[in-house]
Amino acid sequence: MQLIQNLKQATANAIQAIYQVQIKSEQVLVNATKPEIEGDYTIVLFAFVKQLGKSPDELGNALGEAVKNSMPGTITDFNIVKGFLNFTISDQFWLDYIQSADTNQLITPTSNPRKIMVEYSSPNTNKPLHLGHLRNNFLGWSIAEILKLQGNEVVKTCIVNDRGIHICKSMIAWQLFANGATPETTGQKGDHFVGDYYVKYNDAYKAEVEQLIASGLSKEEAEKEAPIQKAAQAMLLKWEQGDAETIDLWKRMNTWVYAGFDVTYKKIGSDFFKTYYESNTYLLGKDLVDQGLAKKVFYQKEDSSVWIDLTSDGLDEKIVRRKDGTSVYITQDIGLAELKQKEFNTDASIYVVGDEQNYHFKVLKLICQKLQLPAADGIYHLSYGMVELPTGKMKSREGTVVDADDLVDGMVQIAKEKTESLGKVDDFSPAQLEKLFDTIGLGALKFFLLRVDPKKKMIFNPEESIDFHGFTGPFIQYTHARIKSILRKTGTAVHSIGTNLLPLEKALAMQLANFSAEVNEAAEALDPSKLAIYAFNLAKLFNSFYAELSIANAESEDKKNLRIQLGILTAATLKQAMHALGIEVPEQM
RNA sequence: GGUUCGGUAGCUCAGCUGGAUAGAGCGUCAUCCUUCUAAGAUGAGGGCCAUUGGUUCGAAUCCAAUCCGAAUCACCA
Repeated sequence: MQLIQNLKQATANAIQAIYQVQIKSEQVLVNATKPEIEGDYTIVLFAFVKQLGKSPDELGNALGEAVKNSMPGTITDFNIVKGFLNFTISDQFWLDYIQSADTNQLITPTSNPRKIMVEYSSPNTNKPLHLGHLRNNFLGWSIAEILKLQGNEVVKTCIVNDRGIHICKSMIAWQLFANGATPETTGQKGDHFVGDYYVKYNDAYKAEVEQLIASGLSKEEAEKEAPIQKAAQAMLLKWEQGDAETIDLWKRMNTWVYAGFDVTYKKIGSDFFKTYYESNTYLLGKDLVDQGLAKKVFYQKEDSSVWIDLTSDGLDEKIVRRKDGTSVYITQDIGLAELKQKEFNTDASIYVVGDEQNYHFKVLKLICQKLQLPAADGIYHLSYGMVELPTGKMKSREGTVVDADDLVDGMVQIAKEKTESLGKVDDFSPAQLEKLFDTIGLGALKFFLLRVDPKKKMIFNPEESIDFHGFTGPFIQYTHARIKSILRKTGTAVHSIGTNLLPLEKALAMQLANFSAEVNEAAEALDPSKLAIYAFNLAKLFNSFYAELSIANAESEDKKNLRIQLGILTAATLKQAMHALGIEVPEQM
C-alpha cells in the first residue's frame, strides 16, 4: 500500500512543476483527515506557504488540482480548510485494494534485508527468572519477529551468566544446608531449588554478620569476615583453578537450573539459535587489550593495569585489565562482540539489556569503535526500563520479587476461570482447553508488558492483576475469534464486492492498509508497542464496524461479500501483528 | 556534582520528525444481547500536557532555565 507515499511524491512533484522549487517527498506531511471534515488524507500547507510565498488558499488550489490530476481515479476531490488541504480518495481505490489484498502478503518486505543479531534474556544461573526477565524475553522475541516480518535474517542469541561469586554463594549454601537434597528428591523445579539456596546463603550471611557485630566488630569488618562469605570467595578461586570437585558441583547445580529454565522458556516461548556461556567467554578480549595498547587506544598505569581515557568523549576513565592481568566485564564484552561478529558476520547486533547498563554499552560501543572492530558500528543497545511494583522496586531481600513462573501460572489460572465462567467453549477437548488458557493467559501478560514504550520504566500491580478488557491481549484475541466465528458461518468465498463504501467500511480498509507501514515503524524504532497499539486500534475499529453493520445478513450480496473480505483481512492482520508480539490468537474463545 | 532518561485525566499509558477542538484503556455514571461471540458497542464525566521564559503564522511536541523522580558515573556481572 503505497498511497500515502504516492501522495507525498505527487505533492512534491506538483510543487516542483508549478513553482520550480525542489521538495523532498519526505518533507510533505500527510495525516488522516479529522473525522468531522470531508476528506481522507490531509496535507499541511503551512510548511510551504512561507517558502513559496503564496497564500494557503492559492497554494492549496494549485496543488490540489495538480495532485488530483496526477492521480486520476484515486483522488476524486479536494478542499481547503484553514491551511489544510484535504483529499478524498475514491471508493473504487479502496474497493480495488480490498479485493486484491493478499493475506499471505500483508507486508511489503524491506528492499535491503540485513542480518541482525538479537541478544536477549541473559539469565543468571543462581536464581529463577522474574518479572523483569519476562519483559526482556518478550521484547527480545518480539523485536526478532518484527525484524523477520520486515524480511531481515535474525539470529537470536543468549548469554548465560553462569559463573562468578553469586553462583558460588548458591553452591556453598547447598553444601552447608542441603543434606544432599536435589530437585528430584524435593520435587522442586531446578531453578527455584537453586534460587532457594541463594536466599539461604543471604540469610546465613546476614546472621553471621549480626553475630560478628555483636561480638564487637564494626559493620564493615563483619561483612568482610563472615565465614560463609569467605567460603564463597574461596570457592570462586577453586573454580577458577579448575578444581575438579568444585567444577563438578557447579555443573551439577547448573544442570538443575537449566532444566528449570527450559520449562519456563518453553512455556513463555523463548528460543535461541546460539547460547553463549560466560564460563566460556569470560577470558575473551585479552588479546584485544594488547592490540589496543599497541594502537595506543589504551594506556598502562604504573601498577601495570590498563585503562582507556574517555574523558574527551564526555565519559570517564575506564579500566580494561586489572593489574593482576585478569580482564573485567567490559573486556569480555568486547571480546564477545568480536567473537559473535566472526561467527555470524551480522550487519547489526541488538543487545536487549536493562537501562541500568546504558553507560556500559555506551562505553562498549565507543571502545569497539576506537579499536576499529568490524562489529563496532552495528552495536545497538535496546535499553528498556525496569518493571516496578506500586511499592517501588522489586527487591529479592524483601521478598518482593515477582517470580516469572508464578506470574505466568497465575495469568493462565485467571484465563481459565474467566473462560469457564463465560461458557463459550464447551465443545473443546481438555487438551484444547489447556492450550486456550495458556494462549489467553500468556497473551494478556505479554501484551501488558509490550504495550508500553520499551525505554520507559513501567509499573506492574500484581494486586489488580491484568485486565482482559480494553487495551489488552485478550481483547484482540477475542476480536480475532469473533471474526473467525462469523466466517465459519458465512464461508469465505467472495465474488463481487460492489461499487461503494460506507464510512466504517472505508475506515477499516484505511486502517488495514497501514499495517505494512506500522511494521516498518516498529522495526525502525525497535518498539513493539507501536504494533500493540496498532493491533488494538484495528480490533477496536472492527468491533465498532461489527456493532453497526451486519456481515451475514448484509443488505445486499455485494455488501456481504465486501464485509466478509474485510473480516478475512482484519483477522489475518490481527493474527500477524499479534504473532509479531509473540502472542497467538485463537480461532474460538 | 557530571551524564542520561522520565514528569500528559483519579490510575496505567499513547501522542513528541511542530499543525485543526490533546487521545486510549481502567475506574465512575447511563444505555444496548429473541438477529453474525456482550472478553463487545454507544454516550457522559474527567486536563494550567511539572513550572517559567524563548523560537513562530502555530508548541504537549523544539530551545533554555528551574523543580520533582529514576538510572548511572565499580579493578561486580
